[in-house]
Amino acid sequence: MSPSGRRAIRHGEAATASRSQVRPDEVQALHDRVRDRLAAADYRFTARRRRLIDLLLDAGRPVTLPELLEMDSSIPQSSTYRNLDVLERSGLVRRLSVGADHARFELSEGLLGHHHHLICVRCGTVEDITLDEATEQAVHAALDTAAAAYEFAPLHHSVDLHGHCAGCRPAV
Amino acid sequence: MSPSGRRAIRHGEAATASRSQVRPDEVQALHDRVRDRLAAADYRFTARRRRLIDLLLDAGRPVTLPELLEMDSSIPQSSTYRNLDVLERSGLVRRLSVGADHARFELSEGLLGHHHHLICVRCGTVEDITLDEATEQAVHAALDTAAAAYEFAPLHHSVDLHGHCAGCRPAV
DNA sequence: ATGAGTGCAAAGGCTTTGCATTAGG
DNA sequence: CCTAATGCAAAGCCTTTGCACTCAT
Repeated sequence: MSPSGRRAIRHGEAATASRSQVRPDEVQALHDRVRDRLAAADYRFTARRRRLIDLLLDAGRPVTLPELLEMDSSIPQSSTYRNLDVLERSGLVRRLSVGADHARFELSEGLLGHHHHLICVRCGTVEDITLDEATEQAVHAALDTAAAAYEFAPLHHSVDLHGHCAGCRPAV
Repeated sequence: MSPSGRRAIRHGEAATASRSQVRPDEVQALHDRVRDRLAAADYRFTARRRRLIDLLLDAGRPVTLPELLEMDSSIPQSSTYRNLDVLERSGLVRRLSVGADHARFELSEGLLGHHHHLICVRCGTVEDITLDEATEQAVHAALDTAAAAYEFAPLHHSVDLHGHCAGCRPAV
């Protein structure tokens, strides 16, 4: 079901997903796909962009620019924003607006596969989740019906659950 | 199903919903509810706040601050932002982050009832939609399952459809 | 070689805040 | 009366952009 027909990279079950859970040959395949997509848009696959892709893969969830800087203090802000923009234009990165101070960025669904988000209203952290196929179908059908009534041409949908993450729950 | 047990105000079918579609006695009831909620939070129901509520009701969909100023150029920016904040803290207004330059504001689900959004990726306009009850149940159940796996305490969910609105569709 | 990429610094733009004045309960 | 509310102006803060230098092809 991966949009490109290739297998999407899936992180582990744990909330602390890290790159070590993605096999080396998968990372290589990812880099190849990124290089191809960038080349198709007349962009170059530079060291900075490769590093950025790796950081996003490593994070395992949507992250802010300050979080990226925490992971690697050697990356400069403006170039990172600019590269995130390039990657977004190339369909490799998705920018999320979840109401927090900073925007969050993650690898696109073309790379990670279709998924949704758990959004903590207190700390702003976002986790990726997937829904069962039947629910996805039901949502898709219901949205198509609603869209038709407004002559709205759908591109993609999002389903978010807002609440408190494990670390922010009032009473444990 | 309205969170407060009272009937939620529903706009008409047309995309150009306006206040005229809400009966005068409903507006009165809305004002009373707003007054009560504000009083409960030790806030006053001032003329500015009443006007703001009316503008949001009039709009019939989530609007930006510039749009509010277009509707009534006499309202000052800073006070409006401050009042939107007060209304949000009181659970009367919801702020949406849809990635556009400006945040969008709408009356809360406690006042309008549970609904979702059609978001135009080109012009940023947002329309309210409702899904059938069966789909809502399916989404709710699937999200609860996903949340449990992350020890996530759910508050509410959102379902958005991103695409092109009638006015922004490439080919008509 | 030559245009894209980079990074520092500065500007942009939405939103928030300081403070003196006004008005609601 | 007395505190909340108001509104102008200024500041904050995330993000983008100008520009000179470097690197990839």
